[in-house]
This record gives sequence, structure tokens and C-alpha cells, in this order.
Amino acid sequence: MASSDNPGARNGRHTRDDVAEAALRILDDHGLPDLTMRRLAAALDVQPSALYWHFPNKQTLLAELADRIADRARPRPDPDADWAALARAEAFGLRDALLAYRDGAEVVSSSFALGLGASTPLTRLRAALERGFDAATSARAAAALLHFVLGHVSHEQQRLQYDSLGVVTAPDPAVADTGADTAEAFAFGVDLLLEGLSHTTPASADPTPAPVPTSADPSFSTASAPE
Amino acid sequence: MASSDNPGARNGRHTRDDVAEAALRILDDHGLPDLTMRRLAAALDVQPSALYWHFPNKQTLLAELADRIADRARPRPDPDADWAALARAEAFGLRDALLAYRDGAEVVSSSFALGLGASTPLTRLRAALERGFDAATSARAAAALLHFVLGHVSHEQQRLQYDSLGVVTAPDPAVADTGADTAEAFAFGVDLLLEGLSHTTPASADPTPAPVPTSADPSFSTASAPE
DNA sequence: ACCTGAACACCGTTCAAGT
DNA sequence: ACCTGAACACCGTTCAAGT
Repeated sequence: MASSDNPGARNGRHTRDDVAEAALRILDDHGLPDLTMRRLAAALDVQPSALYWHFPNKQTLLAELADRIADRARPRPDPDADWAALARAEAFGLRDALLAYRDGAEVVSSSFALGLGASTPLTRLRAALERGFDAATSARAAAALLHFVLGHVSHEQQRLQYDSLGVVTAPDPAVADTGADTAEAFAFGVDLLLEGLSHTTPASADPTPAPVPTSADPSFSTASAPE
Repeated sequence: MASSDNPGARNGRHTRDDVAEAALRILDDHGLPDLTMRRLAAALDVQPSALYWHFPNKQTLLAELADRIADRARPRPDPDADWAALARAEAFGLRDALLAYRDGAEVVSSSFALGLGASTPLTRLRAALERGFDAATSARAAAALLHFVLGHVSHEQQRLQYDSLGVVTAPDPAVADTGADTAEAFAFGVDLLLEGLSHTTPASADPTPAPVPTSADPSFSTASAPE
């Protein structure tokens, strides 16, 4: 059962790609908590130490999985679209890619937070936004978009898991009082960011950094007042 | 060293509060990866199993820490401010609170993603936004804001850790080509969301759900095309 | 009410050695 | 080029029993 249906086990040896694919299968079938080096080794009919010939450590393996998951995103590349439609398509394409694997958002999110992997989504979002804005504005807006997408989909997948376990907790407070489904809530957040950006002075070919629209400036220190 | 300077060790026994405070100290001094049940027990001069009288499991302990960290946020409560200034103050206050503890953002973020704890920040953001919008719009915008704050500050703290370890990696791609510091990048993201929201039809006392501004709708299916 | 002692069932990682 | 065997230094959690 462990070795007979294993497509990478032509002989006794494996490639780095075999290892990554087997890891993706465990992730999708059993979830991130069950994706251990020892379990992965067992699925490949190999000793745990063998994995360290292909990947220096688990973190690097997870970064590779994050890249593979995120790079699956293939939005329609309609080249006539403006920056907003392009960015929107990228955001939705990324959401679809994350949802395609169990715990996909968390894998990508934690790798991204650690500064590893998952650079493709950021690059694509930036490229879309640079059709309407300077590099600095595009970079920061892309980061904001990415943070929203990862946070939102992580939440979505966590609920999916709870629901499938029959753990009926209180209704998600982040969607409380809302009859809308998760896709609508996702669209709302993306549109909020794009709408905000559309009211920033566009500076497509202008290299001067766009001024940050300061709407108010209360409470802006790192120290918190003692009681 | 482990027991003499321990304020909770008046006698041999501890309260739930002692345990949480000791955990916060380990978190701040050594970071989340070093916060293990066994290490926490050692700091309290107690067997690991003793901790399970106070908390049913580690996840619950971490949720408690997340609440304590997030609840430290105390923005200026200027009651004359409009929804935008209020929400902005909440976002900055939360950022300060997260930055006050090592790995604070990740603790709050993962507890929040798991549907545990960290409900106070969401509630406060919602309350601020409800000064200008209906409940459904406020809830969704608050979630988007929270996702941005947690993602951004997690990133910030990860960089802090790398920098303190002398790990000079490539410049953060999320802030590439930007001379601005992290506080400015943070403000940019918050203002983007609030600006977007300000161009949503306000419906303060109107119970009808605000229409989601659909700017375009390409690529919106869960299935990805096969090669 | 709070903790000990001992165990169970695991982890990630290293490293010399094998083929 | 890829893997074994064996070990190191850990984990979170349970549970009967103690005070």
C-alpha cells in the first residue's frame, strides 16, 4: 500500500521532485499537521534520514511546496484589461490555487512570513499594479493584497476543516451577521483595496514616490502608556 | 535561577495566571519556537504534566497569550473622531500591542486563524467601522483590516528576528524599491482599505446589505484548467 | 486544589557507512 | 547519486497516585 501505488518508486531511488510530490499528496490527504518527515519517508519507503539528501530541512521542503501550490495559479491573462481587472484576476486565481490543496493557504502563508518562497504571487500582483502605479506604490499595495488573500483563505480553510470534523463552533465572527458566502466576502476585501488604490494619485511613469494619503494621525508611537 | 526570581512562586503552587505570565516571559525572551510545555514547566519548577491542570492543551494556552497580547492595545479613545480616524487608531494601537512582544503577531495570527482568541481586535475594529457603515459591511472590512495588520506585523517581526541574528538575506521583496520604513508601509495599507471603504455607499442606519462594488469578474471558478 | 512520576507515542536532524 | 542504521536531543499529552 505504501510502495505499490507510488509512482515515483520505479526502482529504490527518488528524485527531489518525487519527494515534493509525495509531500503534496500527504498534505492534501491528511493535512499539514500530519505532514512529518518520518511519515513522508514511510510513504516513500525510505528512512527519514534519506530525505535530507534532497532537502536540507523541513522548512525548505515546505517552501518548495508553497511555491508549487502558489505557482498553480493561472488567471486568465486578458492583456487588454486595466490594472484593477488584472490585479483582481490575480487575487482570485491565487485564491483558487490555495483552495486546491488542503491547508494550502497556511503552507504558503507561513513560508511567505518566513521570507521563503511564495514570491511569485507577489511578483504577479506587483506586475499587474505597475500598469497603473509607480514601483513603490505597486509593491506596497501588492503586499497588502497578498496579506489579505492569505489571511482570508487561511480562515476559509480552517472553517472547512472544522466543519468536516463536525466541530460546530460559534459562527465565524469575521463573517457574523452576513448571509454572504466566503467568495463574496473575499471579493469585498479585494475590491476594498483596489478601490482605495484607484483613489491614490496614479503615477505610472512617474518615479517620484506617491504621497501616502494621511487621513488622520492619532496614536503613533511604539510605547504604550502605562496604567 | 529558575525559581528564585519567579514572582509566582510564593509557595510551591501556581495559578492559571502565573502560568500565562511565565509563558509570556519565555515568549518575549526566547521566541515562539522555544515556548514549549516542558520549558515552561521548568521555568515554574514544576513537572510538565502539572500545566495540564491549568490548561487543557498548548493551543488553549497560546490562545490565552494571544488574548493578553492583543488586549494590551489601548488606542486614544477620542470620542469625537469619525469612523476612519477611529479605525485607524485601532489598527495602529493593535500594531503597537503586537510589536510589544516577540513573535506577538504570529501568536495572535495563528490563534485567530484557528478561530480561537483574538476576538477583541476584531470587535473593536467592527465597532469603529459601525459608526459609518452597516453591520455586514463593517464586519467584512474589519476582517480585511485585521488580516492586513496581522500579516504585515508578522512580516515585520520576522525581519527583526533575522536582522538580530545577523542573517542578511535579500531585501524584503514586499518593501522592495521603497525607501519608506515599515511604519509608513503599514500606514499605506491601512489607508488603502479605509479609503476604499470611504467610497462604499455608507449605510449607517440602513439594514440592507451594501452592494459589493464589482469592478470586473474574470476567472472565478475553483477548477483549474488541466495542462 | 494542585502537583509528581512514569510512561506513551511521537518529533526533526546528524552522521558515519554502505552501494 | 542516493540511501541505511543508529543515535541524539527533544516534543505534547495522559493518568494513576500523592498532598
